Amino acid sequence: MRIASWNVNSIKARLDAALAWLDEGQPDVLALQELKCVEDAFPRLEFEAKGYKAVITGQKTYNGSAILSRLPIEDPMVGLPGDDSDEQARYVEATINGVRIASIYLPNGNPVDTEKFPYKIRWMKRLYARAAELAATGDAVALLGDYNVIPTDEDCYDPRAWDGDALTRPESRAEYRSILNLGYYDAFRAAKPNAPAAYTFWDYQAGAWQKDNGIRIDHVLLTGAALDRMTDSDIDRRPRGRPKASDHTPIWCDLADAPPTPRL
DNA sequence: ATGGCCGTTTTGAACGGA
Repeated sequence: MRIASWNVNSIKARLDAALAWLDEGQPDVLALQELKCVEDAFPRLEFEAKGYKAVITGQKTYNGSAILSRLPIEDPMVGLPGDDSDEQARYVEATINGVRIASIYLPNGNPVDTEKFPYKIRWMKRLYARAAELAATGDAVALLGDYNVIPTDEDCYDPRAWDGDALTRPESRAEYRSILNLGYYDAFRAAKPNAPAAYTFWDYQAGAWQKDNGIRIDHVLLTGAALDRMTDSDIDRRPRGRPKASDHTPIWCDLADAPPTPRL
């Protein structure tokens, strides 16, 4: 089973690109972020024509998160628990082929001297709580999405340029690490431990793509039970180089069917 | 990484993104 994640920066603007990548990348599951539309405006029929059903949370203009799947979807859940007053559409979850999967659009948090940064940190603490519940099941769990966190300096073309930014702030990195410390693994790093700098986002401005001035902020986090099934993970740079591209590019991992139960 | 973009919206200047 191939599962993937892509921040499309408006599903309306990126519909053709998303449909093309389903053919090209052949994901069984694709987590989408930054839909920038309400649920009713999501192009369900176009994806259903390709055999994908969707779990969606949307809002006007901003945010939005979805899971597309060509395998049956069980127990969908919309919204990150922990704050009923939070109206931002950033989280959906569902079970597919025995794997609990989340599509995450974590708040950016800039500028850090505004309410946006504490909101990001609070949101990350809520994600930690949910990640802990899911890890405690012992099941295969995959938390995919745009984390808006550059985990280490190796994940950035020029760490000095991002010093003080919400994506590299120690508080953001600490919250991210606290999720790893629950027993989650960075799928890309696990599959490609010796890979040189690899990015998932390049700004539209200042020729960032042409200069490979990128950052790695889209992540697939797997519990041990899921990692045991992983056979590969990579970043597909191709969509970023095309006309009318999203500023993010897809990341994916492959999970084999569940291994047999070990016997003593 | 800020000169340079892009998508959205009470359609045209402002906001959010990272």
